Amino acid sequence: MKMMDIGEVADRSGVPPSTLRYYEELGLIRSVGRRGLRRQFDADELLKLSLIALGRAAGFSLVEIAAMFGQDGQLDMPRDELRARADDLQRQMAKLRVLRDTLRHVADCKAPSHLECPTFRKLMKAASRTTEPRKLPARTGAERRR
Amino acid sequence: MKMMDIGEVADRSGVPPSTLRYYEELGLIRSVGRRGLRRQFDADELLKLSLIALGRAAGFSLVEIAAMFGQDGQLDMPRDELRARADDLQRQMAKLRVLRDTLRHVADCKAPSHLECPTFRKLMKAASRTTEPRKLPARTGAERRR
DNA sequence: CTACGACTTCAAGCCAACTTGAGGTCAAGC
DNA sequence: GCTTGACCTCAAGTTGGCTTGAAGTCGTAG
Repeated sequence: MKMMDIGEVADRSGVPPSTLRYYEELGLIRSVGRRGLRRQFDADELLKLSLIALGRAAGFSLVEIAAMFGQDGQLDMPRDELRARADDLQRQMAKLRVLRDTLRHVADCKAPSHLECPTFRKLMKAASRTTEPRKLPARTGAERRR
Repeated sequence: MKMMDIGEVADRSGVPPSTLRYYEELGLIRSVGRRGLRRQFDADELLKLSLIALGRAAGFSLVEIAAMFGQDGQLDMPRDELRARADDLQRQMAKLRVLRDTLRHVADCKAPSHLECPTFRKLMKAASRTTEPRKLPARTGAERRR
């Protein structure tokens, strides 16, 4: 099987060597051995790196991503947790959609002040629905939520 | 006009007071004055906080978000940049969609190993297309890209 | 009018995710 | 067989985004 030096992995994945070493340290990727000192990677790691990049883009932490791979290196989670994650992503997408629409609207809107524009306000209301956990009940303590 | 103490803003927005002060220091939000020592915020800031939360969720840094507001506090960017941002978000959404579909697929797939599953591989190929900037040409230097 | 608790400032601390630097090893081409 | 440059380790540094703590101020309910 064809093995790659870290530099080749870096070039093909766009991820710098320092980061690859760091990822290996965290257990996100694995080198299959050494040639002299040099780590050897096989091609599967490229796929894994795509998945990692994807996960990062989706806002997962490295530790969370690591948890999604079993020690065998395969994606491995209880099915219902996978589905729950997928649903999180769906919600995340809804936020992005709102922001995207807001930006597009602002780009096109003629109103002198956005605060006065009904479309803008509607978008912002949609925004608050998706963003604010709203823990209003019980306001009697000091600066809370820590 | 009805003004709010920082604690009320915190409760209504879900953003802790320490963070609100920090945001004000960065210029992301503004207090309109003081009552004694206490900052007074008006209701518009809640809207702005939604927008900020949205921007954060979309992966923008606080500095980038600050740059989207003019000093008047209104969303303010050249129209084409706004549209470019919106397009970034669109791409971002595509990534999320791929990841979501991948997770859902993994949750349902019967194949013993995902690497052998054609659907999985197809999703991963889609993933690489969206994630890898791929600066392959010219590999002749030391550990580059810094 | 006093006590309480919600606020204030400012400096320091913390975590994640990397990057940088110094000093060293090694494989391959000349 | 020597040089070169791509790799190695390990510790320390950096950035972004906040939080924490100490020490102090002040509005308001009782």
